[in-house]
Amino acid sequence: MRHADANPDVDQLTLTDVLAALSDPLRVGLVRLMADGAEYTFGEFAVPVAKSTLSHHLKVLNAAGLTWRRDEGTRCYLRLRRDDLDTRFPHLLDTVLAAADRDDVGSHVGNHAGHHVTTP
Amino acid sequence: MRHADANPDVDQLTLTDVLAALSDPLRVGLVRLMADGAEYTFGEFAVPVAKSTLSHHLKVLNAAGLTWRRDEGTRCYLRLRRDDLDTRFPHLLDTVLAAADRDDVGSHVGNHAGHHVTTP
DNA sequence: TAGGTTGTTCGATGTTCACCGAACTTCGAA
DNA sequence: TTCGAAGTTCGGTGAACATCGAACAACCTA
Repeated sequence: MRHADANPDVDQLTLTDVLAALSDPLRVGLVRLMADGAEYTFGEFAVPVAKSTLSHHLKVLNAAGLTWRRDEGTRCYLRLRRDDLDTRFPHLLDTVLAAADRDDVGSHVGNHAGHHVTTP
Repeated sequence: MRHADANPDVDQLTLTDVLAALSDPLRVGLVRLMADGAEYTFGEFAVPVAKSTLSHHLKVLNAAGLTWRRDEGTRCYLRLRRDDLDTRFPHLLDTVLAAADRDDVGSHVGNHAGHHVTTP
């Protein structure tokens, strides 16, 4: 629930905010993981930073409109806002993801096993 | 001449550096101006910042590989590295420019009249 | 050669950012 | 109801950034 300014409207998104959010390798790694369309929770991201830092990065991604978050009980589910991004900035996400894949940007972000990987 | 680290190699460019360079509205405005493929010098950019600040922003763009610079006498000519960018990060520049045009990002950057506007 | 033009560099300032550990809130489960 | 798990928030730190004015170097031109 926390975080009243979560999930900004599509028309509030700005290009420079999106690009700034994607200018950090760790955040690109997070986005690449979420690119499968599945929902992820905090603990499913295997990142080499403290959990407060991860919380910060996920907040940046959400504020820029890159993720959709849904809180359920004590945990929140995150998912890429691919359709909204595509509407607002056509092809941008695909193009960045393709380049990130080619260069393996943010490969230090992994997926913790034992959690759901299926697209709901 | 100054600036030994100018015009980095294509294979040295990183995605996150390019995105970081494009995460500033003023720099996006500069890139949009140069999108016509012409060469620009310092004084042709009508920007609302001090010339030292403009120098800084143009250095950031060059360091990220977005521009090609050629020094001639007392002035330097800048041009978009469109082909190199397209090779390294296919469609990225076009996609960002299209989004920037739609949103009119960096419109506070103008073109000083009286200078060359023709593609050489 | 004396000036003006062009662009860089140098502090200096205030802001933002990435990062951490620790304290805190919420909630589900035992 | 007590405990642990999931995230958030807070204070703090060092680095990076945007910005300015002023001083500087390089060059062309009158």
